[in-house]
Amino acid sequence: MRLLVVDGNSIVNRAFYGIRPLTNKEGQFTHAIYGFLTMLRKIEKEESPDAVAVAFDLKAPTFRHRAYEGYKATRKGMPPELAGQMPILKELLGLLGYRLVTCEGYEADDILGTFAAACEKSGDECVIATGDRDSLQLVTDKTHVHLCTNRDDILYTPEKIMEDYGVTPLELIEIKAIQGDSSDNIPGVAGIGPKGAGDLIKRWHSVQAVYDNIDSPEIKESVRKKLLASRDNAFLSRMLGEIVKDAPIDTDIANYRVEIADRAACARYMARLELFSLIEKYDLNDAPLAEAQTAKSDILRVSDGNIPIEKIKEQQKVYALFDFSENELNSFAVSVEGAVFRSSDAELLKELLNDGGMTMYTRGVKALFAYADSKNIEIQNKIFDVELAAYLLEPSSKDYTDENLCAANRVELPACENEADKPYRALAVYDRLCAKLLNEIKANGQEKLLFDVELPLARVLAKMENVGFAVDRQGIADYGALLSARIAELEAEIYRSAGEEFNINSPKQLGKVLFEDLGLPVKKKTKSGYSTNAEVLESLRYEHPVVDMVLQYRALAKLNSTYCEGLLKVIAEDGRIHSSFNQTETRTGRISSTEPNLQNIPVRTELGREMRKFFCAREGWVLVDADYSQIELRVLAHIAHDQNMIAAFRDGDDIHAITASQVFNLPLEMVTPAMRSSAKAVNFGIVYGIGAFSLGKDIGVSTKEASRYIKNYLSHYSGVDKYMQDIVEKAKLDGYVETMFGRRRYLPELSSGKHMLRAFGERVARNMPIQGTAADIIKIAMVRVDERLKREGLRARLILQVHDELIVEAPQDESARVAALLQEEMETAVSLDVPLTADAAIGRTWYDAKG
DNA sequence: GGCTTCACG
DNA sequence: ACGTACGTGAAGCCT
Repeated sequence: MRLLVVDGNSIVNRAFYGIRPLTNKEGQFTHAIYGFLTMLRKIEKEESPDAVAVAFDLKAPTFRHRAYEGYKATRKGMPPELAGQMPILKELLGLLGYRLVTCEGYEADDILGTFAAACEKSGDECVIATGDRDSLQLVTDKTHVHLCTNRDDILYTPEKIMEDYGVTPLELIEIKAIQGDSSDNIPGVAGIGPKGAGDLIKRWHSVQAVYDNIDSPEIKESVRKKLLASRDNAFLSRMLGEIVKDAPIDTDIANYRVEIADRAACARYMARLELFSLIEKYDLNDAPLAEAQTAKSDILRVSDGNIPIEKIKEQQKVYALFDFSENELNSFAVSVEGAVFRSSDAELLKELLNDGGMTMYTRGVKALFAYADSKNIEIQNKIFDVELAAYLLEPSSKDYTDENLCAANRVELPACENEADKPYRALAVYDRLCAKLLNEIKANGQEKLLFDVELPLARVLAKMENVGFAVDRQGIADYGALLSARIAELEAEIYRSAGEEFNINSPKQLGKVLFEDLGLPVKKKTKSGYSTNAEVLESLRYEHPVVDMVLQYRALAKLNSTYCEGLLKVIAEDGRIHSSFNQTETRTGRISSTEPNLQNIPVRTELGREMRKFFCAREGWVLVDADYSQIELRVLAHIAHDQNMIAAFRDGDDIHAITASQVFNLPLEMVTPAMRSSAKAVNFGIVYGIGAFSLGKDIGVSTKEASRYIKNYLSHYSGVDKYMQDIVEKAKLDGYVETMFGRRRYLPELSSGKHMLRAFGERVARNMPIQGTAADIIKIAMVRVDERLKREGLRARLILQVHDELIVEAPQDESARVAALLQEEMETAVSLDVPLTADAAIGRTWYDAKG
């Protein structure tokens, strides 16, 4: 057997500095990746190994360490343009079937040495591929070093080393001990360089022998002096320079055979990096593209009518696209063996959905579920949705159109002769697109997230949209009229007080009036002028009476325009508001709500909270509202394994009060409400990735004071402290963070050269796993609540989710049962190291049902 | 269509 | 030296 051991860091450095910078269209640098794989491929061709191990150093300096040393030290370690390529390279190597080897406390060189020694012992051959000469000492008859240089590669055997250096490989250690190596911090003998060291070792063969013969006339007096002066360093260097050969790694060569598990995923990954020539080099053209032969250059033909329904029903996988508007079917199309059939026959569609024996691959399932729900059709088939899959693979994307997904996955869309066929253009290649997406979902370990969370959730969201939320139209209109009257009064007062008329809604005009005409002090500027936000105005309240009026005006105008007028516009004919719940919008896994946004209905001020009195249950029904108590902090306690925080939640303590007693170093009973409120802000800040400046601003203390709070906090919650450091470290290594359930977010910001962007990436790395896990949990709860309501034959329906809150509309007589069930499903949706608690309440209106 | 502001978790 | 907490959506102004 023949093992190739690659010195990963060394080769990647050669690649990075040896090739001109390359980026893909997203701006991701790719030249180190490209160079590495090109070199690796070439070496494999020349050495034809039976197995390959790729050794990497673990990232040497920790983030904290580097932060103290500043930007320069980071650059010295690894430029961000290279650091950003490392996780991608590693992931791609993994996809290509190479096994990566790292070892805590050992350098890549030690791993090379350990493999070489193991091969020696088992009688196998070993080739070390590296870009630097440190490992030449490992060369034996059985171990060769394939040195990659900027020109031709050199294969080092014992003979070649004798030819180049005039010594044996082991004697290279002795030379290095005298010569030293500044890059490895090996001191050597001061004043003696490669030439002198070489001469000494050629004559005496070892450091020990040199010193044993230190009085020999063959050693010149000047050299003797230097040797004697650095005697200790010489022997120390002798020890440091010898590569370790007993790193605790798996040295069973059989475990390093290279097999590509998923050729399509590799090709897809390379295509995303726009490294198309690598697809050639790794012979990956065939896998994804072989299937293309039929469709590739074909022109899409969509056939109307005569859908071969029996033939379709024989298929295990069916690819279909649907066009609905307002829960009515316009048309749908199904592809069979590359041919696309279109129909608008609702009965046919029903038959297809009811089949049950197939997996239906499609997109936009929420609309399909909504249609089925409105027509009382039970969808029996298993469903796959390209949009939801693509969202899990890349939640930061803004565009999940077929065009985009096909382009990103190197699936060529067929040409299309007429406009009407365009919506179904991608269908002919859906088999390939779906296979690629599904493969990657599997590779990421996101199958459960897709099939057990997102897809069932789409069904729940569809029903929520269909049901809608009843509102009191007249109530909203009356409230709007009331607001309008008061707004008009305020407007007049403002003009009088300011001494001129202007558009109060224009920050530009308002800024001119306040800061130029009235001469109020400027607190903050925006890109385009003076800032007039609430925080600034608040600080100017006692400077001029008009300021307070503007604040009031703003509050009322917001309520009136966004909420009263906005909501009145979207009340449907059934007297209810049917918001859209978007499942592929947020980068953390939360859902969002649009047209209208029902997730930001006012609650914090009494005036705004009034709005919630107009959100009500239908006649004879009530609203059941349940919300999680501090779900994000509980998630944090769990994922950070913080024993103090876990204990506090298990004891059912008031977490903010406990935190206050820690931060202010006071017994619990001495914590005042103000202290508790500050501690609450610290808890929030921690979840958001915290900065002393912003925390201080938030709770009105100096940055210094705020940073003391944070320090106290982290020293008490040491698990949280460790988590916050480790997660950033890990994110830099992996290139992404993930939730407990495998939802990912990639963080290219972390390898940015811009401090602001990088700092942002670090905060996101700390926050996303928390916010995202909480989002996963409530999604799981929603699916379970929906199933439970159905299973128990209740008429109650989930109608809204607001991130940590669920609202169910229930018939009066079901309300108590529903409240109990809602609470139970939310609390038991997942099992954490801390209890999850949810509080439920019942009321006629949202205002009444909220706590 | 970008910017500012402000509503929510 | 520099800017300052995570995630959203809607309205209104203005170029």
